[in-house]
Amino acid sequence: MGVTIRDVAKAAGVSITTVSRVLNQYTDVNPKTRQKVLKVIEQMGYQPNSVARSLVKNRTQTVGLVVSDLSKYRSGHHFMFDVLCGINDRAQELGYDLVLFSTTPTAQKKTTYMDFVKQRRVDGVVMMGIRLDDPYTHEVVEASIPSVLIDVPLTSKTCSYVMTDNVKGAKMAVEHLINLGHRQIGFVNGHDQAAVSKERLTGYIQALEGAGLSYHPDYVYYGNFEQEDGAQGVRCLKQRHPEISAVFFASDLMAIGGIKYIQSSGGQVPRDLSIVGFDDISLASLMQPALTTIRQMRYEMGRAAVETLLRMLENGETGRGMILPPELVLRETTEPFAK
Amino acid sequence: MGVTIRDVAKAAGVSITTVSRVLNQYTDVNPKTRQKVLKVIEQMGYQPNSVARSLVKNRTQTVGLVVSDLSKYRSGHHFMFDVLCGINDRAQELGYDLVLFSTTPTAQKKTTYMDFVKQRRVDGVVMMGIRLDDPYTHEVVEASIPSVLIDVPLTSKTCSYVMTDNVKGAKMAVEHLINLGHRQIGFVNGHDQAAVSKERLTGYIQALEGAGLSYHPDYVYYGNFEQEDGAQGVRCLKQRHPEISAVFFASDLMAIGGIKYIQSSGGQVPRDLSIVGFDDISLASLMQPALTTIRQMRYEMGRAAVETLLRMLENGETGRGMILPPELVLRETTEPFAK
DNA sequence: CTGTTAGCGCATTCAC
DNA sequence: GTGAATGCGCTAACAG
Repeated sequence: MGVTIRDVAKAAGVSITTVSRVLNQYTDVNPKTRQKVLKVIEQMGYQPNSVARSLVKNRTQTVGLVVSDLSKYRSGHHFMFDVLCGINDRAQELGYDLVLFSTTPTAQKKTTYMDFVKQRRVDGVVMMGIRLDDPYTHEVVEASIPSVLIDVPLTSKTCSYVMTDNVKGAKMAVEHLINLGHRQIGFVNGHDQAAVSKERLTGYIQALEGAGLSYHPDYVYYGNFEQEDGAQGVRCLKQRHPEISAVFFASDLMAIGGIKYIQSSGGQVPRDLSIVGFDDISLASLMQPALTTIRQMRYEMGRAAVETLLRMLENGETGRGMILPPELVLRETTEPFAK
Repeated sequence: MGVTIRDVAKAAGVSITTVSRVLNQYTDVNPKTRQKVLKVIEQMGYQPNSVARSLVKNRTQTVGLVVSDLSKYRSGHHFMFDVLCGINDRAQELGYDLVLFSTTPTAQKKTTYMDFVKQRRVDGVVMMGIRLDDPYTHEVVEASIPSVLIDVPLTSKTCSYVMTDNVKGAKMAVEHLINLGHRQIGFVNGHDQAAVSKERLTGYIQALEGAGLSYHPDYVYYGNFEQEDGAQGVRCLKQRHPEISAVFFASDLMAIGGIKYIQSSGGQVPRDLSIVGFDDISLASLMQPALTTIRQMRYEMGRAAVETLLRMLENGETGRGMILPPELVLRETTEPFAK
């Protein structure tokens, strides 16, 4: 079927070795020979078989993208898709292909993470959507193959991570609220098995304390990043603490849930509650009112992930963390506190 | 580094072939031998090297997902992500891995579509986001490797397609409007290099004619599926034909643009204009007012694509089209025509 | 039931 | 500069 290096060699009247040499940009080839070989390659439409090449070089020029249960977090596409684009673009620029692998937490799955890596022989892996308590996490960090974690701050010799400065992001959000005069500020956080949740809580507390306000653990609600959790969060918070005049949400989706809840119970945003989200998903600017939020540089996170991965892979650099800056995007869901 | 089949054979005191046999579920192996081999495999943590296997079998157990310019259509994630999930899930169930490949229309790209296929040796390909006038399209259809196109109704011996019944979907949308008493119905379509645009136009016309209404080509605006196109479309349509009381959009994103435009110019939906979208992206239900639209079964489209792909691949079936049913989702952007 | 042999397509010594 | 071997890890005849 396909034309092999042998066919090319024969047609060009040279040895396989020579063809291999021109293929791999070796310099010690007679210019005339090189031209001839190149022409034959062109004519025959020859493409080197990367499978064979991988076998002998023990490198596949592929990076695995491991996502924890892709389909379950269907709403996670707001975040993941952009990261994926960044990963894909940068990988392609650097000559690597991306192979997807979505793990299913349900243990019944046959192939585990390491199996995947060992079988597919991917050269490196970037992981996203995993939780701290995910069984894979440890496996990955300790593996000999380089890896990059998105939003999980763990490093090892072969493991790096990329994430937004969540402490700062949360702080920016809450300080914005404080600057508007709010004093009773609630926080609808994500689940506590996400590193980002811990960081955002830290930022929330820092902002409060920086302004001389005290931190009430009771002002914090833990959800699961989904829209319903936001609605639920506002309901609980407002019920127990009617004095709350503003709420910071650990995700735009939850913030939207919160807004919907207020609206459906006859209230208005920001009149009855000032709201700040996190992520700046496309929905944020389309909402009515448009959502004030903390933007994450998702596409850049993807690019950065591949960047550090290949640096470990090709330059033998050791694992490290990369922190990207957040940005406060002012829109319409916050207003000055009116006593 | 890795433990090979040879190591296992030696440790188990059998030949390589025997190990290979138990690996590949051959039955002609002595149960006791099999057990012994299995135990050694287990102990040594052996994983067959799929690269080597691919080389000899000339099959990689991977399917390529080719997306035309992934990053450019960042707003396309609403549609693509779900399809991708479907593809990924079904592929994994059937023992295939997914490798991503995003083409860039800018010809400066080195690797073309066929290069990718020949180099990576993917067993089959599903394509999405391509246009009829895309240079790749023809290449794919005629290729010897099986392929499935999403939303491009072309078939060949090795090429199938999967799409929603767009004629029917558009018809349902417009008939809904007609049933509400609307007679002057505009249509903001997608660009005309998308097969779905042609089909939706057909459905639009059929619905009108079915109700004895005449079709005015001037009531149709062509956009590019993006939000701004929707705004622009409504602006033009209303300006030239103020009598229009309802508009059908070929995508939710455009419909949202239309709604935004009406609202920003002091109008209200559906009071001043009844609107029906297409896709049912997550935004649709979150909008204010919530968008009435035609739902596409995106996840199922992905699954179906892999399904037919592997049927061609493994059973030698010939290319065919798969049409999935649309569904009218009634929400808040339409109301009876009030003269 | 099991082992021996011969490649799959390529990169890489090592000679010439 | 170039070519003849060797082997990457595995499957698939072909014998026994």
